[in-house]
Amino acid sequence: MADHGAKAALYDALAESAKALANGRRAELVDVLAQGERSVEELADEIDQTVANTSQHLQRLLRSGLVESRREGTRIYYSLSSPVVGDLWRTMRRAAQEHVAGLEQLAADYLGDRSTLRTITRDDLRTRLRDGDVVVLDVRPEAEYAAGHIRGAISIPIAHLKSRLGDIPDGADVVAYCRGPYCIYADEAVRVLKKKGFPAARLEDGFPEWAEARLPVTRP
Amino acid sequence: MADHGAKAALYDALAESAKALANGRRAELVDVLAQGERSVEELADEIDQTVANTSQHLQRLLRSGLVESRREGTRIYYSLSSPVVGDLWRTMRRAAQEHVAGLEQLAADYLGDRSTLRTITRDDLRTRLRDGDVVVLDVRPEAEYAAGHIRGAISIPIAHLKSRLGDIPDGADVVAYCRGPYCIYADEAVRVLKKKGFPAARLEDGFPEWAEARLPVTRP
DNA sequence: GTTTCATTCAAGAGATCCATTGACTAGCGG
DNA sequence: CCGCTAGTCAATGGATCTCTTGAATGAAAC
Repeated sequence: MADHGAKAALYDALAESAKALANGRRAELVDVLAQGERSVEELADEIDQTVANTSQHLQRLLRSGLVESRREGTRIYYSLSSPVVGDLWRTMRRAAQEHVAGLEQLAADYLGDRSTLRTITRDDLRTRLRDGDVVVLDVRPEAEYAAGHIRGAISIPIAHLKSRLGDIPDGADVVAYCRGPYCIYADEAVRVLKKKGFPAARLEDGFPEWAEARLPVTRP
Repeated sequence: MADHGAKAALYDALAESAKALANGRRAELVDVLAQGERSVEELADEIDQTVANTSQHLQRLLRSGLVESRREGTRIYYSLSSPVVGDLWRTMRRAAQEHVAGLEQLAADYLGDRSTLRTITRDDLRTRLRDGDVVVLDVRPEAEYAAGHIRGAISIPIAHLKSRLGDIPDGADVVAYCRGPYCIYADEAVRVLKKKGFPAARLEDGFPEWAEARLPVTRP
């Protein structure tokens, strides 16, 4: 990144967007921000880091231009600068999925055994939504549901699922979804629902992927 | 990347594909490899680095899984592991274009003034190709043309353009293309052709983007 | 076997990155 | 004004990255 020719400088700048994502904590941040804007403290909580450290990472993302911030009273809210950033994150994830060695094992270590959970694809869900024979359950935090969700989905954040099972029509066929393929909320929801006798399945990935595929959504 | 929880480890691994591209020199390497496989020495030459340094960067890309290598006699050829890697690079570039501050200036510094060059879009070129009223000129090195090119294009590497102007039908409407939006070859070609009286234009980007858009190509 | 060529390996200096800590600031409520 | 809360800044030490140099490998040519 020194005085080494115009071409080198140009490619250094192009690599900036990769540098911004070249850290696990920042990747987590972008993954959460893909669901909607968040304050620093909330983000720190999500990624299990101190507020100071989270703030530094956010500054870095800010400098790269991938995220924006706005102040509201005493709080500062961060959000992705544009949908392209979400695309970038998902493409990166796909590349890692296909090529990074050991990723499957790490995913299994974090997510546990998914083999006993029924998984359905976006296309499946779309046709079943059209036929109307399914209850779609958004188990993300309320704010994320509010910022946008699959059209027709109902919101029961995973934390309240057990106490709000009554909200789900008896014996309904439930499809749960959350933030994306590496989010555990939907898995947990399916486990809970199965135990309670619902024929539940999880959507293969989350809301951002549904939206990217231009499938029907509801936005504020 | 230590012993900090399964979730952190997973996201660290996801960030690996970004780390692989988080360097200007490696970005250049991937940009060239998107045109087809190359030996270490050729690559070193393209990115203006020592062979040793280039080799180290290639090892890093190899470890990340984004590229593969094969030995042929005394030479080792590197190539992208899959089309996803090309997608990743182009998405990254798009994100940088939209969000990295100062990129436009750096591009101008390297590419010079493009405002006097006529540029046409992929869609334009496709319709004009169908109508058959245009000569498409691939000015990349011969090997890259051989590895795949726009259907119907003729090959005159930029280095030989001046001495092979006779290969172009007199007064033909020429569209030149090369590796991508940050490649200077097509710009140079258009400047040369204009000086010689051809009504020349450059394609807005290069062969990989044409192929990604599933437009007609010829492959070996 | 020796030479030659393409590539990799090993070691080191300088820069950058990252988590931690503690101090600092900006807005708000009193 | 004081104190409180949400974030940021600055400094630190240890890890990682990047380029350089020179030596080591591996396959072919002589």
